[in-house]
Amino acid sequence: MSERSFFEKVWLITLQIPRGQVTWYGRIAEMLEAPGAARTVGWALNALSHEQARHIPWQRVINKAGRCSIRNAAHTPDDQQARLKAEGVVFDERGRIDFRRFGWPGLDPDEVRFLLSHARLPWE
DNA sequence: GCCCTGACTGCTA
DNA sequence: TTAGCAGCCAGGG
Repeated sequence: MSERSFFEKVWLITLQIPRGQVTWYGRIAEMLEAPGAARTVGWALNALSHEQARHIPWQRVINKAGRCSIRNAAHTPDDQQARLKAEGVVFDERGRIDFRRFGWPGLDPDEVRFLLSHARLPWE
């Protein structure tokens, strides 16, 4: 099968995050064997079209500090917080999420390989 | 192929 | 705890 772009890989990983759990940009980059590409992960989510964003749980990706750092014309950190709260995620008094409680463990390298070669994006 | 951009991160102060 | 800064890397022009 043809190689997917980095953006598509990011979206496929993001699709695997269970409702009520979160992960951070750098963790996704790590799973894609691209440690240090956290900014690119953020850019991939920023690149989602309005239609695509309806299928991808972008709100479950936050920064490593446990805060929402979304910067997008269509969505704000408040939107993201509201969406996560609706899924049962709790923010502390400082507006941060506790990864020990809501952090997604992520996928093993083998699982990632399988996912990238077999899974499809919702609009494909 | 070069240069710029960015929903990040780790280090230092 | 927070702020500033440099390094990071894939896409787009």
